[in-house]
Amino acid sequence: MSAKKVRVRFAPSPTGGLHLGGVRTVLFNYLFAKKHGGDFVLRIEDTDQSRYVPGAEDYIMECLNWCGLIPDESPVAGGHYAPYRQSERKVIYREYAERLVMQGHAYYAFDTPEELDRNRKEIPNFQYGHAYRDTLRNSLTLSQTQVDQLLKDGEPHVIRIKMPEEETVYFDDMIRGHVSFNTGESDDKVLLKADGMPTYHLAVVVDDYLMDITHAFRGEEWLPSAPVHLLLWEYLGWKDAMPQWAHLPLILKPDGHGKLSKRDGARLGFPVYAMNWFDEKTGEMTPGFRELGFLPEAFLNLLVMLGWNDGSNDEIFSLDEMVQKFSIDRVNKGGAKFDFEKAKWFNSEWIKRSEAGRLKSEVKKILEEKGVVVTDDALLLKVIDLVKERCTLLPDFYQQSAYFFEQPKEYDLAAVKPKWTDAKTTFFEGFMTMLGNTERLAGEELEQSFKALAEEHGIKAGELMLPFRIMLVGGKFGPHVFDIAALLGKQETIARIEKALAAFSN
RNA sequence: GGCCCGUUCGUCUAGGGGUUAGGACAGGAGAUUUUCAUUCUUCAAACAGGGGUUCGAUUCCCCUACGGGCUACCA
Repeated sequence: MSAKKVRVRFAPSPTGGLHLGGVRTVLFNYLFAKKHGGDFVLRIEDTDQSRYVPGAEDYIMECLNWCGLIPDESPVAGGHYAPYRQSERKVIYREYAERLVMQGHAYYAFDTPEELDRNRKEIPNFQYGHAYRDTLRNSLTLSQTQVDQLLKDGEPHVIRIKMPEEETVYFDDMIRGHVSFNTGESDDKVLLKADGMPTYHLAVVVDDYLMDITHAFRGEEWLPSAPVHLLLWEYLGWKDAMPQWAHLPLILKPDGHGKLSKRDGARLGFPVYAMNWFDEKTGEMTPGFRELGFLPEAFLNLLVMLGWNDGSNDEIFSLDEMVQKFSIDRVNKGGAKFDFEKAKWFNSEWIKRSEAGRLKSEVKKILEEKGVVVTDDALLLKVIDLVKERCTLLPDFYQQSAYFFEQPKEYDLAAVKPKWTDAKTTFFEGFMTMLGNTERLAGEELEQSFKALAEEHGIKAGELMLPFRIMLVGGKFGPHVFDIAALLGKQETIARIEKALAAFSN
């Protein structure tokens, strides 16, 4: 039992938006760290210069901020193990790569990408490994003087790990248990690229060691490269410091086969990114959960249920509750297909459970974006409470509440006109008079007097309710019509009846 | 192809040697709401197949099938 504090890390690559699987990995990292009183470290993997997208880091930080998954250490927050951006740690990796060469666990390779491509095309099952490494241009086949000369001349080269031909390596995964591999199956992975940047394999081991990472969570797609990492930990002499690993199940496409990808969102009509992502290189916009109207609470909730449960029938958890109840033993092994319908259900549940005050600024923003001006915040809170149970996504608040702040622009005339009569006009005139004499409007009492008046006029109340609703909101939607009138107030209700009457009777 | 991982209702899953195999989403029917939504009641819906082990297997073991991942100077 180590006395070392728990440190877990997540390292996204700034090559484009943050998708569902990415955020879920962050979430599990975060939950584990907080559960065990440790630190959640965020590192940036920007070693792929060809795919690096400027601005992606800010995007990642904003996503985490929106979700409330704030790292204890990051390029922004800093920490004792800085820098947290791999491109800024470039010099560190070379040293370790060369140490491996010296020890005979790695070697310089001078083959060009073109040569390797040709080999892959011409030789079936070509792998840069024990079977072919002796026939290629590397420090294993070249003499020491030749190698020194090439290095001195600045000949482009990479450093590759020398995988043992026949050796079994294994480890115990926190989710999957005992996993073992034969080292000869893997090729000699590049550790240090020609541009001097490390590959993931080298960087992840060096950084995890240097940053005292104790537990590492990543997607299942990394399982096959675990033997390379295992060997690196061993060769570098850090075996005892190796973190415990957990390989998370994948999030799958809802319909066909395979991992959920960015394309699936466009194809099936739902977001796969946390927030809108605009790629400057391609000019392409990928929609996000935030902009579609998801609450971060719901987003996190739906993510955590994709691969984890607390063993009870409960499905709604706040971030705090997740931290409390999270247990790595209850993470599933199998991949989960993403279901957008269920995702929306989580959001509607969270909207329903949220206090009006929590929703206020989001709703206000939605209304204002559509040109609805809200001056009365107290009214807005009451409106939110009245309509929130009818909203699934935040933008639904527009249709459900805009009419409280401005008169309907259009009426659903098709629903009233065919059945409209002069008697109904007379009734509403009488109703306006009645309202004028009323002190304050209250939903319940208003309904009583409305019905009583209808009876006096010899009209069934049912025939008047829909027209009344359309007068107030313009269409067939919204909560109880008398609750709407009560919130609108006497003056406004009368004004709307009057205006609508003109539209109905000509 | 090779290697690795996985497999309970359509989907997310609970369970675990003896259960009417439970819940949720979606779907069907009904009630309430003289809009729509909510809510409530209710129905339908699953242990991939074959061998073992066992008194007994959905649960443990093996094989097969299927699904997925990896097999880059990408992560």
